[in-house]
Amino acid sequence: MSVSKNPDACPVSILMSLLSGPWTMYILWVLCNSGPTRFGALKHLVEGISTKVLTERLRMLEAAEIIYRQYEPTVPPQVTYGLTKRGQELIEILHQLNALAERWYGSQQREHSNSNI
Amino acid sequence: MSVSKNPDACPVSILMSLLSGPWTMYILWVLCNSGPTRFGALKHLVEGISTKVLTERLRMLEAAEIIYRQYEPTVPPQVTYGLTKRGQELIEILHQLNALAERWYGSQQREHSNSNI
DNA sequence: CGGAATCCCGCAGGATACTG
DNA sequence: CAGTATCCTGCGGGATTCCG
Repeated sequence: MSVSKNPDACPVSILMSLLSGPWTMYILWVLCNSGPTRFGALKHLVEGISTKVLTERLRMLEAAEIIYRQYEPTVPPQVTYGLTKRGQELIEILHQLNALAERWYGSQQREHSNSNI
Repeated sequence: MSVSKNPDACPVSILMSLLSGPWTMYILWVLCNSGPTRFGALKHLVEGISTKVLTERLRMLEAAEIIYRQYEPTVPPQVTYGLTKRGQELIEILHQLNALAERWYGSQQREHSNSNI
């Protein structure tokens, strides 16, 4: 999923194309609120997502160094995902975007009212 | 194109879903750099976009009050698009995102080096 | 448990033609 | 000039099955 198809995409477009796809923001939001989380738990928290897409998004975010992947070769194996430093930086700006969005659309309180992204 | 398919999408997801689609950010970038621009000019500046998608994006951004549409019923008609106050606010945050992106990916200078979004 | 592989399908986006 | 209308296609995402 691309934000811009132009060859001369600016850096922010690269970033946006990372965040654009379905589920991506939600995954970050969950990782932000729940802290480091294992794959299975993530799949439950991000309700309705398929393993395929979850895996794709995690790989993508990992490649972008926005999240990290910690693999423990136990049996059964344990894989934990969490926000990196970059992830934290990104989240901060997303908070600003969220503040803007709430001013525009009004901040309807929802069930999970603990600071959304 | 949706960012999150969850019913309880947070405001920032609403915003992101607006910005997510192909071309959208690029259109905003052009409007930011070129100021108010007519449809035809926009279609040339955003090279490669189809009239269908350009129209869709403009309608979407207009509905979100991020851009305005000024119609002059002359013959031939003139329609000019530009950033609204909201559009300016949004651009400011996108600049921050861009700054982040440049730090991460390095700021390769490109042909149009006048302040990207 | 944490995926990879495979198949399938809807719909977003491209191309083209036409209009007030 | 600034769009609509129509048709067509690719591919992104869902569901399912299998593996170390």
